[in-house]
Amino acid sequence: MATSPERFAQARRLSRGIIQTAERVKADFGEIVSALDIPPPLGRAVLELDEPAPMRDLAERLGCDRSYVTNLADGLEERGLIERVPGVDRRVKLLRLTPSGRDVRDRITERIAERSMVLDRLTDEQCAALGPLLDVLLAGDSPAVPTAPCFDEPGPPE
Amino acid sequence: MATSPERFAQARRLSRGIIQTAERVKADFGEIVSALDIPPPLGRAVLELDEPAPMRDLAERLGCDRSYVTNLADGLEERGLIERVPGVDRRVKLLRLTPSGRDVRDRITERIAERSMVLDRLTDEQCAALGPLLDVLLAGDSPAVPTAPCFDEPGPPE
DNA sequence: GACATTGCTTGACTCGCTCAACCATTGGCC
DNA sequence: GGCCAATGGTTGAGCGAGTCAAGCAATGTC
Repeated sequence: MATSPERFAQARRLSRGIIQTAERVKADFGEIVSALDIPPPLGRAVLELDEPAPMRDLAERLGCDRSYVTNLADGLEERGLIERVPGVDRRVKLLRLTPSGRDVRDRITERIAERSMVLDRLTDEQCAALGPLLDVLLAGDSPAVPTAPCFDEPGPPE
Repeated sequence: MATSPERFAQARRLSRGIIQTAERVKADFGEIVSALDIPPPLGRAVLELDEPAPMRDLAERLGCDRSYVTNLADGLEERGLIERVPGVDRRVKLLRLTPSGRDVRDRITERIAERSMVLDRLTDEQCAALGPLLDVLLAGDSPAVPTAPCFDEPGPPE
């Protein structure tokens, strides 16, 4: 209902704002890690490896395919940032940061803290306001669409 | 300064939230246009073509390379959604929605208005709160963000 | 009339990622 | 103990979304 032009315009404006902000955040991160000579996806991975984790876990955390984690791990290994250590279950390989990897991780977090766009621009109150809004937007991450009988849902059958 | 762990954790939390939200918004849009059998980039383009525009302009609005607009235009033309009409300056080609293109555009806007995640989940006050926050985050010059044209629409709504 | 400029196109390529097929190990079960 | 399905990781092919460099056509400028 209320398919009013204003309503649409507002949805569009906000959606754009969100997307553009995200793109800035990503670009920010990209700059930071690129300065360390690390492609962004590898940087993301490093931040997830505070402690050794099975590749499967990493895939889950990054929300990507396992085969891609193999890829990431190769890249990280080439750069000497991680090593694959066998788990108890010998199918499993744990990715563990090397000293150099920990160093990189620390540099990244340091620089984010220093020059993160979010921290730079938002006051504490604004941060406090933004958090809950995002929570609302992300709440119930199930792809089940609540009240939209319009068209076929992509609902991936589990 | 203030390189405290909490501060970093907060930056990370918010950044993630923003990125995830953006990804959901994108996915939302992707679903909507995919249901119309249109790849997302083409859908984006259609929404920019309320009135015929030179390809160059479109490139600017989409924040992408001109050669890519050629690509998009090809796709849109194949689907019969636009036609290239020569401009006064005969180097220029204007992209103009066909009737079928206008139809698609209307369907998209309609569905966004119906089931946009943003509108679905946020109350009016929350929308009102979110807007300014995004403005703050996006305010100022974008030093190194290539794909972020200005946030505001050049033309006010008609 | 020559020349730089502007607009679009083309083709090759990169990046981030998925998908399908595969091998190795493991655990359940008879 | 032996079979078999399930799980973890790897490989290779491929796709979507773009960029970049080079080129052609029309234009503006001197």
